This record gives sequence, C-alpha cells and structure tokens, in this order.
Amino acid sequence: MNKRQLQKQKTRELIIEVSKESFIKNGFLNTTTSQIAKAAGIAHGTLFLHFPSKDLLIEEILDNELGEISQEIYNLVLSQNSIETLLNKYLDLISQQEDFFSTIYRELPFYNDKLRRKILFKESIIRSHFFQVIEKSRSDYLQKNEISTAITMLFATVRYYLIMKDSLISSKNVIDEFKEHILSIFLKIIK
Amino acid sequence: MNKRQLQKQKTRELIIEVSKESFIKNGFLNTTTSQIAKAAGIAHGTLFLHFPSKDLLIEEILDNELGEISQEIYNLVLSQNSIETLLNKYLDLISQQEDFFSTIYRELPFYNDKLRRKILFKESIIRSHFFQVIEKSRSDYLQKNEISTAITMLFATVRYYLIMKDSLISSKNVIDEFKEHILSIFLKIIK
DNA sequence: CTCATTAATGACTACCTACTCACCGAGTAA
DNA sequence: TTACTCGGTGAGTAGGTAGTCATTAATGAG
Repeated sequence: MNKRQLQKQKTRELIIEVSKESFIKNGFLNTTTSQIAKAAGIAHGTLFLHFPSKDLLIEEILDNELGEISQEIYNLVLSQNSIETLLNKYLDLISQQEDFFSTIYRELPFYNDKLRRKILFKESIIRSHFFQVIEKSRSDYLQKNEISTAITMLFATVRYYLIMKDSLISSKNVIDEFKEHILSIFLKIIK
Repeated sequence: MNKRQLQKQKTRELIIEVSKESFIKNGFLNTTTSQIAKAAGIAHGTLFLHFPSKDLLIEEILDNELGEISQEIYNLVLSQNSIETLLNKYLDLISQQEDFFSTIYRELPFYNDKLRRKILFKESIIRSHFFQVIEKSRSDYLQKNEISTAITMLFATVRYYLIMKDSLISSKNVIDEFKEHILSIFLKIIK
C-alpha cells in the first residue's frame, strides 16, 4: 500500500472514529456532517469522498457497533449460565454501552426503515435466546405467552430507563442503579 | 363581538383544530407551519398573527389535551375502584387517545425542557395515585419499592407498545390488544 | 524530470425551516 | 361619504442542512 492509499485509509478511519463519538454522544440525527468534518479537522467535502451519504456513514458505524455487541451477547448465551446470571451479565453489557443504547432507543422511531429493522432484528434474536433459556426450566404454572410478555416488559423497562436517563435524578449509570430492582421483579414473574 | 373579532376568533380556532389533527397524526416535530397554514387554507403569515411561534402553538394544544385527559384520569381515581378496574379503565383511556400518546412518547426526548417537564409531571401524578391505591391494600410481603418498580415497569411497557405501534404486526389498537397480558402480569407482581 | 493521477479542499447549490413585514382591502366609526 | 383600523396576505429573510464540483497540490509512474 503506497503513501496515498495509506493516507486515504487513515482519513477514512479518522472519520469513523470521530463520527462514532459524536453520534453516540449527540445522537445520529443531531450530528451534522459539518460538525464531523470540523471535529476531524478535514474539509466538509472530504467526508463525502469517503462516504456517499450521511445515511451510509451511519449504517456502517451502526453495523460495526451492533455486530460487536451482538457477538458479546451471543457468547453470554452460549456460556450456559442460569437465567439470573445471564440477565445480570446482559444488563452489565448494556450498562457498559449505556450512551450508545440510550441514543439508539431515543432515536429509533425516527430512523429510516432499513436501520430500524436492523436494530429490531438484533433485539428480537436476543429475546428469543432469553425465551429459550427460560422455557427450558419453566414450571407448569407458567404459560409460554406469559414468558413473552414478561420479556417484553423487561426490555421495555430497560428501554425506558435508557431513554429517560437524562431526566432521572440518578447517577450517571441508570442500568446499574436499577438492575437489582428490575431483575428481582422479572424473576418473580417467571418463577 | 363585531364581524372582525368574530372572524379572528374563527381563524384562531381553525388553526388549533387543523394543527391538532396534524400534530397528532404526523407528530409535533414533523408538522411544519406551512403545512398547517395550507391545510387550514390560510396564508403562512396568518398563523403567526395568532400564535407568536410554533412552540407556543404546540404548548397551547398540548396543555388542552393533557388537561382534558388528566381530568378524566383524576375522575377515575376518585371513583374508588379496585386497582384492577382502575388500571383497566386507565388503559382504555390511553387506548382511546392512542395516536396522541404514541406521538408524545416517541417525540418526548426531543421536546424542549418546558414541554417535557409538563408531560412528565402529569405522568408522575398519575403514578402516585396508582401507588396510593396499591399501597392501601398491599400485603406484608410486598415492599414499597417493589410497588414503585412495578409501576415503572407497567408505564414503561405501555410506552413501549405505544412507541412501537407502527412496527408491530397487530391491529390498529395495540393497547387494547395487549391490555390483558400486561395487566395480568402486573397484578401477579403486586399481589 | 514530466506528466498523469487522485485525495483533499471549500465555496457553492438546492432545499427546507420558522418567522417578518410592507401592503391590501373589507369592516368600522365619525 | 370618508378616513381609519386591523386581519389577512405571500414574497422575502435568515439560518440551517446534505451533498457537489472546479480547483489545487502532493504523489506515483514512465
């Protein structure tokens, strides 16, 4: 790879790095291409030399992030923990990327169809993993559709805290703060 | 009131009517003042003769809607029903205004502070009513903070369904469809 | 050394907002 | 009838956006 190609790649990576930070911090929708260019110390036009549109830049970054996180979650599921441990570790993962999840859940209704579907698809896979783990050890008194509703309530609650993050009087880390409460009630439902 | 004053009032009411419909259907953020003017059959400038800014138009309409709905909910609480009946009727109310609630919960994170606070304040009052009703008849095994978390989960779930309304494969009325499931689990928690 | 290639530039375009204001003409008051 | 008032008009403004393109200059190839 010659000097030119190297520089091109470096610029591309710089754009990704800088825009990822800004997207997560200020939102994908609220971050402008000019802001990214300025923060990266490049001309506005340069950005469009590397990415044909803002939407495709967003898509690339979201794909990366979702891919990484999905992989971690999948590893969790494979490790055959109890549902308590699994959910605990799952919430820890969310907590570690709290700003990212807060942003995508806040903005989700305003993304284009493609992006929204990608996010919801990943989420649905995680839900089905959880469903199977719970289903395996469920008592006769617990109906399958109760598991589904309970999982929906769990995901809805996590989303709620993430979206409300900045409006809540709490430490920086909402998921950490409410994890125990949420899980104890969730486990009460599915026992 | 002479002809002029009458016409002025009529125009004002027309603006409110037309913009309320568009705000609820297309969102407060997505509806432009030009759209409202066009739909009302008036000049763009006329709108600003009656309302100094889009924000204040939104505020007036939101105040009206929130006020009416709050009143209905307060009446419910006063009627001394069991918690089951109360929540059932509460969800029926939400269901009747599903588009309105769907819109405000989707857009809530993007409203200005004043508007967001107004909405969250109304919600917190409703929550505290529910808390009191549950607290009155709670068993010794149920802790107070469990009630709080349970109510948060209930509200979070309702919000989730409202926000996801259009992405869910379901009838037009999500709350109606999932009401039984949500409530049966909620009641299981607080019994 | 010379010329072609190409990453980078930034002024520019097209478009979309909320909001303004000089002007108009119907209604009102004398 | 006349002069004034004022609700309504719509072209225009200011400010913001994503994306374009002629130009520049550093690099690579012959």
